[in-house]
Amino acid sequence: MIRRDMKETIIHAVVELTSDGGFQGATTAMIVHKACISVGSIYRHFESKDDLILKTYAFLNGQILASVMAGYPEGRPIRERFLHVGLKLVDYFIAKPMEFRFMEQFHCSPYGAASHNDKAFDKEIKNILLELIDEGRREQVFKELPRQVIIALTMGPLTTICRNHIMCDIVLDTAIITRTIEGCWDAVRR
Amino acid sequence: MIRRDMKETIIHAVVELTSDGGFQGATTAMIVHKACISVGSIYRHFESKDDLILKTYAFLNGQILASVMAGYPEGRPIRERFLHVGLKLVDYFIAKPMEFRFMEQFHCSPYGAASHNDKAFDKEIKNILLELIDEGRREQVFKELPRQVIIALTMGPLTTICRNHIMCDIVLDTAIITRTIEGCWDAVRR
Amino acid sequence: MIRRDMKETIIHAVVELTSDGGFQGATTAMIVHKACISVGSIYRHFESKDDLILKTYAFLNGQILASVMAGYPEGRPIRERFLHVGLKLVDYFIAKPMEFRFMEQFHCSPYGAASHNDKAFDKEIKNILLELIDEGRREQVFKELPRQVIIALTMGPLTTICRNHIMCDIVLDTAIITRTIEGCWDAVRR
Amino acid sequence: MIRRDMKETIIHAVVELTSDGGFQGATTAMIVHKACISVGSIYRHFESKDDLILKTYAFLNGQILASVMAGYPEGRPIRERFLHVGLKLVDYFIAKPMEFRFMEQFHCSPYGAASHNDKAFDKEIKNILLELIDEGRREQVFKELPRQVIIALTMGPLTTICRNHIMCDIVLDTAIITRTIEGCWDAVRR
DNA sequence: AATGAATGAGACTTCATTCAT
DNA sequence: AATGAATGAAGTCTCATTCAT
Repeated sequence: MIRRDMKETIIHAVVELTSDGGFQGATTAMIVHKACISVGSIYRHFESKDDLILKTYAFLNGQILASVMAGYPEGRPIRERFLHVGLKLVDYFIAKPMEFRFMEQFHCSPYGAASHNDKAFDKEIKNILLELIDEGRREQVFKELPRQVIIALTMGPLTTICRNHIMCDIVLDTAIITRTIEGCWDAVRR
Repeated sequence: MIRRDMKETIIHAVVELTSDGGFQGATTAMIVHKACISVGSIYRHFESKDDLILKTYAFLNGQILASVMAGYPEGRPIRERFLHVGLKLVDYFIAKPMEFRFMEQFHCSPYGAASHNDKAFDKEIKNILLELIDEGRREQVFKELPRQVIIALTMGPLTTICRNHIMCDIVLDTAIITRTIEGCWDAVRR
Repeated sequence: MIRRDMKETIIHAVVELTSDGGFQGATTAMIVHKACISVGSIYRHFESKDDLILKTYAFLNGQILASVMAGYPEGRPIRERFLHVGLKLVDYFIAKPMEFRFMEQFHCSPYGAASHNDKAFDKEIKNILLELIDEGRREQVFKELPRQVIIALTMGPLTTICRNHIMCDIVLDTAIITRTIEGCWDAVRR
Repeated sequence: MIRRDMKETIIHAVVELTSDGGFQGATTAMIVHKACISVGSIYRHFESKDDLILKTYAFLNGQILASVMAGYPEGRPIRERFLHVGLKLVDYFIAKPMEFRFMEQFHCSPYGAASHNDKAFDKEIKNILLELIDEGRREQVFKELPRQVIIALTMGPLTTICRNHIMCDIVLDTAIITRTIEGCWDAVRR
């Protein structure tokens, strides 16, 4: 069987299964079954299961970056760019709940801890945020807080409401999302 | 040999090992070794490994609740109570990083998803927050946002800075913590 | 707690549980629970679980012997004595289905095979049969067949109908039992 | 390495080991050792150990049926067909003592009790016997006894002499076997 | 004598990975 | 390149037995 995008098919299977049952719940047997390939084929694309999970993370990270960068209002006021990033992030996760679950599990897991200091991971998306924050602090738009704290005050609530939405604790709509991001803005602005 | 606190010894071993290696990393063999007990003893106190993880979660939850309730400024202004809860939570997690890691992994894992709708879980600590929020909204101290959003805006950043601290991305001190909680306050207050 | 007949209580528990779940199904935990004693107490009366099963077998064997010997028509014609033994055996097993199940499982199991050449086992009951048979052959009442064959032709059908009765394949009454034993008689008589 | 007959190799190992040490004695470790396969291979062919035992039983049942049906004197007098079935059964068991031990243990065990009412089990071989018996009773060759009793009077002694032979209590030869079956015939004929 | 918490060998089973086809 | 039968280390759990109380 010829498959152009076997790699992505496998990654998608991993995301779905991990979303459901965690990393343990996504066994190779289940992955190959869902991806309609043979056991051996996985090892032609990925070195090991760990590699598979790491590459899945990297793939989703790329998707998120692309999503955030699409239509990025370069040159517009900092508040607008700030809102854009938050909105795109929330949009992506709401549209792709299984991807969200995968990312959260990855971050909390030993995988996330291990790759935390790996500068290759998340580099681009973090850089965008850091540049925004540095600019905001330089121009005295933001409070004088460590950069990580500003990220926490802005990104923390957003991932939380995404989680709540996916867990069906709340139903998000554009209005609520916007007001939440504005709340985040209030948290960090002077 | 009789051990009064075998149950807690086991739980502590689980927390340590999970913190390090995730739920997969906490194998019965390692738990037994770390707790200096025999395999069979686990099953005298816990029905299964799942039960062990669930009970560990419940135990830590109790600890956190106790920590938050100690010195709770009942009757004082809402802002003060609000700051108290946030501060205690952060204090607990910074003092107990492995417990923090366990809780995060639990929440993100299928365990967390499964027990999410179990009303017995987290009940008390959630109720404290919900009462605070309802009071805040009633008295028009808070913005008119869904309760879950207010929780997100306040608790989201706090767990995020704890994670950053534990991951050594930032070094928290009382000043930073206080200012972060105040940032949270700014996010939700009118 | 003082118990006169703890030994018999234990044996009865073993019979019940083995009848249900085989030797594996009768765990020490279940036995002590059913017998309302503590784990340790078993080892005051029996050396090991094997010993317990062996002693249970010996105990039941004694019961059966007593049952067969009660009212044994010593001095009466061979046919009458023959019928007596068969009848008593069937009566005993029908009255005590769990004991029957235990005995069958014992005989088929490695326990039975191991104790098969142990002359202490079954000695008395076998001797009665052998004497009957030798007398029957001497007096040319029986066919000229090996003693074991005669036992097979007489005892085989009886245990089979007991099994059928206990398995609810058939409902035995005195008439059927008697006619079956007479069938056995026809099988061996000249 | 590909093994066509791995399933049968496993079954044979189970039969041998069970014959020796009962169902408990046939541990997975011993089975794989005897069958010269790896642990995992068992679970490619059988769902569980229970399934393995059940399938082993079914397999032997099929063998016995084939053995009994080979050269079945269809159309010949009932006595001849009757003798054929008995003889083939005894032949099979004497030739395959371990299979005999397995079957006996199975029948006596909770497995046997559980599958007793499963109509799929033993169906064919039982049907042959039942047809023979019904014909015999219809033509007034047999006594007026319940079918189960007739089966007991004929099959009971045969399994008993097989057991005796395998236990070395007796040495069967064709003459003795034939005379025993004739004894069975005497037991049931008018 | 009686108790039952503790033990640990060993049972069953899973699953990531390999490799002959 | 693709397949999937085979592998076996390692995981979870059971249960007969011990021994301090």
